[in-house]
Amino acid sequence: MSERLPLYKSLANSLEQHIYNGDWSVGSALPSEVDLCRDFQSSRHTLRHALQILEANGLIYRHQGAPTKVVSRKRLRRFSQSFDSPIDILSYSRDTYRQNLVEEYIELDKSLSQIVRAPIGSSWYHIGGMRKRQQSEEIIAWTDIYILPQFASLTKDPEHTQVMVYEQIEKKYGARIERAEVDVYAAPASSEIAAKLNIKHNPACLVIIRRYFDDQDKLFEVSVTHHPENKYVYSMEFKASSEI
Amino acid sequence: MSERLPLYKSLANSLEQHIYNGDWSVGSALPSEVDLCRDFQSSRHTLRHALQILEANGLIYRHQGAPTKVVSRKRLRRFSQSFDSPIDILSYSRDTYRQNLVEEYIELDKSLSQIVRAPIGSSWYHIGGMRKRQQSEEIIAWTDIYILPQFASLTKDPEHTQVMVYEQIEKKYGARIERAEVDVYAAPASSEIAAKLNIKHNPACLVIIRRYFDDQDKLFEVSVTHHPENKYVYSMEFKASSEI
DNA sequence: AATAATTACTTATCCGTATAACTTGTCCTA
DNA sequence: TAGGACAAGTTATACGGATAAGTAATTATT
Repeated sequence: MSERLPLYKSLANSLEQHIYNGDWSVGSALPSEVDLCRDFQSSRHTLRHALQILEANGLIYRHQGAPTKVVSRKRLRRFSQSFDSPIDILSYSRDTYRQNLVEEYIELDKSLSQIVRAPIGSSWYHIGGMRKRQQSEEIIAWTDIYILPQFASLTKDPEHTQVMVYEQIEKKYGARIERAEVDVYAAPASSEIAAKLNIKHNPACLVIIRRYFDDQDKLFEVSVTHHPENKYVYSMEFKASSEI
Repeated sequence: MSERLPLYKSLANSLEQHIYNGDWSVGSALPSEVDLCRDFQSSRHTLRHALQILEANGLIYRHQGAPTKVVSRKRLRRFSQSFDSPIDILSYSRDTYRQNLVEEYIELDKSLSQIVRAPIGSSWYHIGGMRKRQQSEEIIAWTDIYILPQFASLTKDPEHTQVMVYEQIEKKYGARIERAEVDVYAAPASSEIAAKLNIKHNPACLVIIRRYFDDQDKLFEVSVTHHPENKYVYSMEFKASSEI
């Protein structure tokens, strides 16, 4: 239990304590590395290792040439996805597939533009279909996918229904997801969707909207999924990331 | 555009390429650091900096005393929360508060044990209450919180209703969230909950279950929240994280 | 007064070296 | 055969030093 901490860790703790105490106030600059080495009796390597930890924890901001700034008094913890392939939070398990029922070029009307969060009248390619479980043919969800018109041809790909659309766009067109927004809420299904999902008595749904942005922060795909009640659980796991 | 990469980055790229090519296959061990230094003509510092990047990207696993192992051929992208305080994904905005209506010691019955994912008959302290918006008094949700009995006293704290329960446990008892599970689904509200939420005609809810684990991976809090339809949107943003 | 050049300072990169701590396989022993 | 002691090999920690690159304030110039 009382194992000795390595110097760089104990140094990181000391520095963190000083920041927490307000010895270096938020917004102000830390003493230079050379000064800190002298004050804390350590080599610059060890000190920088400690500073790296503080930076990873969001306490300080470092940039070449400029003094290190105190950003926050308290450590912020980063919680991140911990799946093997963390992007899985955005997708479905592999034992499902999508059955396309609608494919069309559209221009966004007012209500759609709010959902997609793109201008009214902008052009998109719309794919509508059901997601089913591979074996049981159980209907899990109705999905509306909106992609930029230039990606329309990907529905021709034979493996199209098996693979997530954003993966196809990444693969075929070299785009790359840099950012994704996910909204989740409960809402009644519209009568059309209720009909397609084959539900009548209770049209409540879990609605998941995913918006994918590329490295230019340009929106290139939006998917809107309606899950009937009790058909689907959206599970996530978060882990506090280590200090490097 | 053609700016020169620092040695440790270009070295990281080289190593990544070798792994990708299969020169060192997944599961096998990398050459030792000394050997790599010789082969790639770099100092051990620089090499280790490169290896650190590869480790952060999930390509290799390093552990003192043991050879470095290749874990994956391809870089895995980490998508992580990008809020100012990333833990916010687990919580609510500050302009809401909780009004406790029930406080009791309980032992889990069968259905509760499935929700909490703890053994039947185990002891918990149950807090039931509504979450309201600060100004409008609008009811956002019904929340059931289950915490370990030894934390029961925290409801005595005057700021209890304003602060998230897990924060209070962390603050007062020194526990620390190391991991959290979040399940989201749509389900009908039970008649009791519907009554408390003051909804009748349509009992569909967005249900969010959060399970908090400490650094011993011991479950210490579970919260079950029922949001009436259209009252709440669970929003997330994911960003592809950089390589350190 | 505004702009350009200079300079002092700070962090980033990179090398070398030494010791500690840990892992793993080998060999010895009971 | 099982278990412990040992040795070789590996990564982790830590020191020191030197140069490069970027920032920001100062000084010089127009």
